[in-house]
Amino acid sequence: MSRVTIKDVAKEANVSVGTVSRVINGEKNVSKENKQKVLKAIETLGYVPNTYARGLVSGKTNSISIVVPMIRTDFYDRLINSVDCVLIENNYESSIFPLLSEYRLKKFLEKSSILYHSDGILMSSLPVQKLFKDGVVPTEKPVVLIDMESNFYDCVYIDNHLIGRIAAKILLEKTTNLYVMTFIEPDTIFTSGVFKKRIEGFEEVLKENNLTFSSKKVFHSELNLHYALNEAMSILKRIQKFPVGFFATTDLFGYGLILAANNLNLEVGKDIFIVGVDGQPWTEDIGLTTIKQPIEEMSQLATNILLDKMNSKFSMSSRKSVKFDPLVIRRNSA
Amino acid sequence: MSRVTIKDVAKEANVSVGTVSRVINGEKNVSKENKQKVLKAIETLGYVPNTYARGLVSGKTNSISIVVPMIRTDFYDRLINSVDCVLIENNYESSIFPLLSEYRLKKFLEKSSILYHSDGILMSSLPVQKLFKDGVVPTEKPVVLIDMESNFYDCVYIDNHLIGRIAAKILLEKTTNLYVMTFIEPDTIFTSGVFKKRIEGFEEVLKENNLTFSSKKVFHSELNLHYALNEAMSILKRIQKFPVGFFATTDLFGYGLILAANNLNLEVGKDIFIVGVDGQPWTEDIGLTTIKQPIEEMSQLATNILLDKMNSKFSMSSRKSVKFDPLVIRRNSA
DNA sequence: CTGTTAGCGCCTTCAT
DNA sequence: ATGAAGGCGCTAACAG
Repeated sequence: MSRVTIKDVAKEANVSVGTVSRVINGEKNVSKENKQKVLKAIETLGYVPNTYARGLVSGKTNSISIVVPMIRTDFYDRLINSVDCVLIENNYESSIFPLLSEYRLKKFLEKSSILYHSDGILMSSLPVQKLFKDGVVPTEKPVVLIDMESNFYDCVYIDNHLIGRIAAKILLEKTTNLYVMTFIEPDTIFTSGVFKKRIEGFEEVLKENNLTFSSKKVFHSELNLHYALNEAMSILKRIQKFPVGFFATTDLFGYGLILAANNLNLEVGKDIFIVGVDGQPWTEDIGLTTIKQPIEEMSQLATNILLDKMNSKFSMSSRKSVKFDPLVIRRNSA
Repeated sequence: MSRVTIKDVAKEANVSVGTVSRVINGEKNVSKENKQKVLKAIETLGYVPNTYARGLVSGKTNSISIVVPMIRTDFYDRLINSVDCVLIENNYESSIFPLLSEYRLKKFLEKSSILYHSDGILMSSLPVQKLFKDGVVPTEKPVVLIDMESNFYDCVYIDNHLIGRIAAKILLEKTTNLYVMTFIEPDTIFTSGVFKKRIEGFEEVLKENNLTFSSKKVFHSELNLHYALNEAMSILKRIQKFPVGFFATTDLFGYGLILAANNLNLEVGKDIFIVGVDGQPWTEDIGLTTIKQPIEEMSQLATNILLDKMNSKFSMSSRKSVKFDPLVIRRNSA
């Protein structure tokens, strides 16, 4: 523990603790002279405000919590970095809480979790309704959701249904011989169901075009390239009719398909058309047409909304629900 | 803010705040009768202890901070999960702090960072000497290092030099035509230099065997499979002499090499031998011989050491420095 | 075993 | 503009 307190600083500077407190908190009702003295005292004593004491009385920590389902994908990496950029400008810090296990979830269900010891909570890609009792995060602090729709909390998200629709439209320009490669989310309370929504949108467009589409045309893979490549090989080998179009519900699967196609001497953009999702930077290298989620913009907006909420003394600010549009990046795969 | 305090509970249960406090903190000097009353009152009132008040007086938060360089690799994923397992048993929580940017580092240099608002700090793969002024983490809380040697802090690490040596010995059983595929850490204060050490160990053995080894035989890649695969393809295409042996300083690169080899119709375990590092679970699927870091064991031990430190009232417990041995897992790639 | 009480370090009126 | 004083909610020491 830091032994030097506001009292010591006051003594050193020959002022009262009240004055020191005012200086620390950047109030203006302090004479320049005294301000200098206090600043100097703080410097020489190496004083650091005690956050607990501060939190006890004011309830502020100048930090927010970021809750994500996992932390080892490009998506969350970019998200966290974007959030941090906004926090920097506002002199905030962030702690990260990946919802890695049931145990962690159990902790997060309790009001006393350190998750809620910050000034606000940013939650990404998590099905709040399923996760929390009555769909309510157990805290009075402001909560903003990213990549998830909600009728109760502020949220910034993208229409995954629309992503599927767009993918279908792009592919239909090329062929009606269509397949899907996706990830089957295990149906636990952790899953948000985005992949499902993408496929629903996709099928919807096919139906609108009077095309039949059976579940036999939906293949699945795990979320790693190794698996995706294997699966893509096996799928492509079985396909009889070309050209063929693939909706890859995430770029990774598009990658697998391209690798497999190369391997089987299928020409991408001619024998096989592929549309991925996420707009990962490396899709450019492999020429994958992709539907980008503007993660950076979404994250930044969500952070700003959260900061606003936190700093508006009146909690009457209305709920914001911002839907972003997917961004189509066309390359030679479709 | 939770409006109900310990006082309210005391009133509701017809006991004193002292008794309530004892119940909350699991002390045994409480009659069963009173304990029940208090528990019931807590239940009906929905009381939640205020952490700031608690922290103010006792300095405890029942949480630790985990600091890692980044969060999107298998390594840190496993590390964090292992730490969590130990925390579960001890009713602790963890916050995660990835050192993603210079800005974050700047924050972490200040004593007031939320990083230090926990009861202890677990730091992984970070060059404390370079990062912090005088090599000292700005906190009085206990600090334990994982995957990093130190003369000052408790640490649990593995001999990366030895990993390189082992890899060389395995490969030399097969061929003397050796290459390295590694990650070139930018030489910033963030980098720990583990890759470099692995290569040094590798070269050392070659020298001991009177084999020349030039830096031309060291190829590098970024830490993602896409890049690794591309690089592996380009390397393998240029190689004239087979069989060839590759030291992949992390499993990911071994994966890239295997994929590339398959693609180029090279037989792994015959035309090309590969040794990876880390012992990732998926190496089994792809038949990659790997040198495992016992991440789980290391993480768990480090956590236990930290918990010990935190709970020993006397800070005189001696510094512990534990070196783990790498574990060789042989498969058909070498 | 239980109640009482003195702070922990800080912010915030309230006088001055 | 400044100082004095009263808590914030809790733990821990002490007295019973």
